[in-house]
Amino acid sequence: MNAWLMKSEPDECSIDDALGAPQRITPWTGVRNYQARNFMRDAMRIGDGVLFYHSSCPEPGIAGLAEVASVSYPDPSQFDRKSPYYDAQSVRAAPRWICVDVRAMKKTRLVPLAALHAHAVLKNMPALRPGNRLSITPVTAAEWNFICGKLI
DNA sequence: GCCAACGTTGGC
DNA sequence: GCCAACGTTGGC
Repeated sequence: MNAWLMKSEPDECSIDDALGAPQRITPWTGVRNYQARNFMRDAMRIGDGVLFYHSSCPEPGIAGLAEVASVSYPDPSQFDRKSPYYDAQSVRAAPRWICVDVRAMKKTRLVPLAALHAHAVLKNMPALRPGNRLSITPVTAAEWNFICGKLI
């Protein structure tokens, strides 16, 4: 099993929103970064663990656990003219952007960034690098086990 | 509101 | 193809 840290702005979709969705499934649409897209396309598998991270908010940090619930498929928002994620350059025959379904598992106590920074085991997490903007980053088994075992 | 980081765009 | 300018994310 691989594991991932996935950022979501709680104003847009919080862990509570994700847990309240039908089947607890949220289509992870709106990713418009090639590196993040390639993680979804090439490396994600159904059942992969997900650290549900709240970003751009008063208390950024890990707020819950989730899992990857589908293989990747074309992100419908790229074809929706009314969506902020609309991409006029993407054509249906060769969609540029994809998404996966994410199933929310549970809300956890909030693990703030400062708590993550406090542990040497986690110091290589890409999500902790200053200025990091990638909304999907890989989590190693050691990081996953430490966070789930000790911090949550 | 500032700043770090870095992806994207566009002139050449 | 290079690279400077610009835009965006996201913490503080």
